[in-house]
Amino acid sequence: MLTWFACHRYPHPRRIPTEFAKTRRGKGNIVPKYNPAEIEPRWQRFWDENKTFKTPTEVTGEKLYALDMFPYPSGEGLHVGHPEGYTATDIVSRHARMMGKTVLHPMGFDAFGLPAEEHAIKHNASPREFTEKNINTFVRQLKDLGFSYDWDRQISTTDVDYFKWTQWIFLVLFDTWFDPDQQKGRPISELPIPAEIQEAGEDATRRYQDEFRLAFESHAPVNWCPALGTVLANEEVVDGLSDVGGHPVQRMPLRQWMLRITAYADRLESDLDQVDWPEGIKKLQCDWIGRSTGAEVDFFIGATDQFETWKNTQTEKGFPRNPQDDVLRVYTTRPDTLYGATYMVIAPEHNAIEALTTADQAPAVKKYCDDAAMKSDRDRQDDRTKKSGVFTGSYAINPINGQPVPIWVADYVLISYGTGAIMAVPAHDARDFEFAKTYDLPIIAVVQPPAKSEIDLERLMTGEICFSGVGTAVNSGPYDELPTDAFKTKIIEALDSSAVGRAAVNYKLRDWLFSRQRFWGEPFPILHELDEAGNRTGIMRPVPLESLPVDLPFVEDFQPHGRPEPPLEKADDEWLYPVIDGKKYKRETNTMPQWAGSCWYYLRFIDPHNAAAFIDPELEKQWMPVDLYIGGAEHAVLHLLYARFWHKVLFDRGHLHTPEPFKKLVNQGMILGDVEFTAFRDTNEQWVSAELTCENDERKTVLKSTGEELYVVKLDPEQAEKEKDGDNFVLKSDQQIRVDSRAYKMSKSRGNVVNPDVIIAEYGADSLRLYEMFMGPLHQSKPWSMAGVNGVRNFLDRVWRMLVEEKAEELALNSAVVDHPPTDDQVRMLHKTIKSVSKDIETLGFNTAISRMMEFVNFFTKQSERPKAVMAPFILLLSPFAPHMSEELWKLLGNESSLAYEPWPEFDESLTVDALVEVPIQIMGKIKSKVSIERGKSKQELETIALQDPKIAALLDGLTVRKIIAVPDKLVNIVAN
RNA sequence: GGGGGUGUGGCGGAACUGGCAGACGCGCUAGAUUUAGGAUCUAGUUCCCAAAAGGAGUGCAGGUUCGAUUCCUGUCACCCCCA
Repeated sequence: MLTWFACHRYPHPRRIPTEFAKTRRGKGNIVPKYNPAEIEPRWQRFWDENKTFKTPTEVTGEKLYALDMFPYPSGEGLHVGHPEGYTATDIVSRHARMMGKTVLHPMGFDAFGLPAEEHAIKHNASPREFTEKNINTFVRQLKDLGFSYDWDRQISTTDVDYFKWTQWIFLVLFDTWFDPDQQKGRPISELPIPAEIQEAGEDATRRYQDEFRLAFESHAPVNWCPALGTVLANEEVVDGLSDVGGHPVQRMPLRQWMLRITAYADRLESDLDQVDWPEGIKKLQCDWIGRSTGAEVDFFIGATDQFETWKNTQTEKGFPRNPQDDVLRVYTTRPDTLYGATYMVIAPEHNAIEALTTADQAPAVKKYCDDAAMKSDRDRQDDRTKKSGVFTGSYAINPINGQPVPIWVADYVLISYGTGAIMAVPAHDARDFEFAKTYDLPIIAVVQPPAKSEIDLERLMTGEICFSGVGTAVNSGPYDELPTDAFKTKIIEALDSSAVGRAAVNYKLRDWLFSRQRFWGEPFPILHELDEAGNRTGIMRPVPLESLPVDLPFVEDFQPHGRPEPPLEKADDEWLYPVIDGKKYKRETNTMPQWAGSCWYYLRFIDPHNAAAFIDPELEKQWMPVDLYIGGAEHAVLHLLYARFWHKVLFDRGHLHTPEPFKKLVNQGMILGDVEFTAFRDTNEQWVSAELTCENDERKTVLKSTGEELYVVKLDPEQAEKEKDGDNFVLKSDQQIRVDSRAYKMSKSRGNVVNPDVIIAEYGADSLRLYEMFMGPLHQSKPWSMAGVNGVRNFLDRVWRMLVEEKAEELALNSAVVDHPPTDDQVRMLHKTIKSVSKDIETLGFNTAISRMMEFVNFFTKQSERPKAVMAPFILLLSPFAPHMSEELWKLLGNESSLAYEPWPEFDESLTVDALVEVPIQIMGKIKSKVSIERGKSKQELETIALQDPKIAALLDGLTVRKIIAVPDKLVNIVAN
């Protein structure tokens, strides 16, 4: 992108005297100004040394567990987005302590992950050292913000003492099977073993058990990139090439660890009722789980003349648990469209493919499947790519009407969803329709849209269009005229009784691919038994608890070696091949994904130093669940779903007492960069109005009409103004030229990242905290504004001057601060402020809480007498928001100790109301007059007062009063004509 | 394409269950004070009309209501997530 940067004018940084103590003791008129650079580190040291925020060992009274989503300690350090949520939980925590609650407010680090490993590869350095350095930076930055964390509980997922228990939980998953009858995870030893397996011996029994474990091995296709020497996530592959570097990516099956999260799909969905989360997040999780109901149906693929025999046998024997070789089993959510199934499609990975492919089709099918192997699931499902496929040469028989239908292979069907095969109903499914049109396959409409629908019935019936909604059945034999829902029920009954199908539930949720071919992750605590020749016997042995943790071994280097084997294969033999009881084993060399550590960290915070267990059950009962969990919406699905899954398994196995981990969840909004004004110029340096521009495929700004590339000019805000009649911004110098105005996501490349360290240095941590809370509602995304930071700093300066004598040479109370009792007005102001601020903290409405305190200060700076009895409670109200300044002023008011546990001020409702109210009087809904009257007048009194008002009386002259609406203390509306 | 969210002054945003639209902050204007202002204080600041009087006004178009930023229907724009 071609960019011209115009000069930007931001408010100048404040001059802050760096040596406060000296300057104020000096001669002359130097005054004790508010100086956060001196105050803040001093109080941070005080809290640290006195362990002010140490979590009490016993919960007395009500508890509060306020948790932040712990950060990944990147090399970039803290971003201004981090302190937004952290300040919110800190305010809630500080407020709760003052309310007498016992508070747990911890912080830690999610420190495994790719960047540290990439750094290690690049510099041939230790990922651990790099990670620890970053953590130290984060801790320093977090302490600079004055958060009231209990730092004695700091944990990192990379701590050996921490991941010991991550490994232990993995072994719990490994030791658990899901009992569908009880809908519950149970010990593998309680899994019923069928008699024939038992008879086959111990090994057979173990293999049988292995099939049911929640943690199990599987050969799953992964995205392997030889050039990068790594396996990539689906998100990292675009059009068959790696997102980074553009190298080819292959799909290949590798032995992987999987977690059977699908077993918990129903509970993960239904238990969302129990939690206080934003509806949007709940829906996102529901959609991700993607529960659908429908039917599984067997299509016969044997010889046509055997169809009747097969059907009869099937009816006799019942629907087989697993599909037999002579059928193709499909899953459909619309069994009511069975009569419209005109062909079938199997995924290129389907295991029946060889049996179904005829000799003359074999080359085409083979080529097609090989090509498909190069594509990601994501690309295969992309609506923009044209559907492709190839005929196998075989036919299946539709069990409902005995019609033969051709079987095709197409990559728009995924092996991982349903049974990996579908019955295609082109008249009623958009993808099937597109495919049928491409390959000229028959289209039969079997659902008639409702009468009021806009669908052209004739075109639907002739196969020109597709309709995927519900309606009434046509062309469906005995089921004609049934509405879709009733048809579904009936046909499932029919399929069931003839045992060619059955009702089935399916999920979009896949089992969780839990292993990575990476170094910087938790090793699996699993040993693979080897035979004499050094080959795996298939028997696995969990590393016993007393041998945990399995620490990461030393490896020589982290360079990729071009083979899809994990880096841990490079460990020395002593680590790799342990011998136990004379048997040789090989350690599992995959590592766990980054999600693992974040799945349970909230539990460890409760008992972070426990060496004997992952958590003390008594403490768990005291503290769980997390009362308030704040973090970014980017974790709406994966982290929150994975953590809930682990929690439920631990709950089922009796280690926890709550079925859900996070009672209340709040997503903070994104903080965007400062608003930018952008204008465009063509190559002749002529301005181009914004509505004539667009972005092309390469994300360059071009002229819409010709595609000519344009210069993008960042404007000084002074150069733009709002259009006279309209909603657009235009150039001041040329009103015809529209310019863009918007805030962008902060990014290095855009250069609009705000560093919290810089804000703290120039304005102070209290200002940063206050500004982030004052910007707007917590959950909303909002643009940063340097001027806004300056604004809240002005407020803190005013608070300071309200209490501090600036004319003095020493730090001293303002002479206006007196011991007199407050006036009625002053008391009312205080009680109103206490009420609003208290309520706003409870509803997390921090922006309005701050504006209330601003009103308080505006009021009292005008008062020549500011009674201590009013000032002291105000400082307490301010303290959760601006703790450093509050402590300083609290001390100045003559208090010896920290205010962190001072009782939160209480208000008296009767003292919050004014004696007089101003009541507007409307005629026909328009305000015509206002009267100031005593509170609590009745409707009748209000009516009389309104009609006697001289302005109103004049306006009503000549009109007939039809009706009067009087709302006590609110308004009077007169309907007249 | 599907889902979610948001539209209120020059800007960020207030407005409880329908009841004075624009709290609070920024910015801007004028004045005071100051060696100075990027400090402080005072006053003003939704728009239209020179001002008063008055009128319009919460993306747009309708509806319900004595009364709608708030409830209903339709519609447009932008943002986020998924595909």
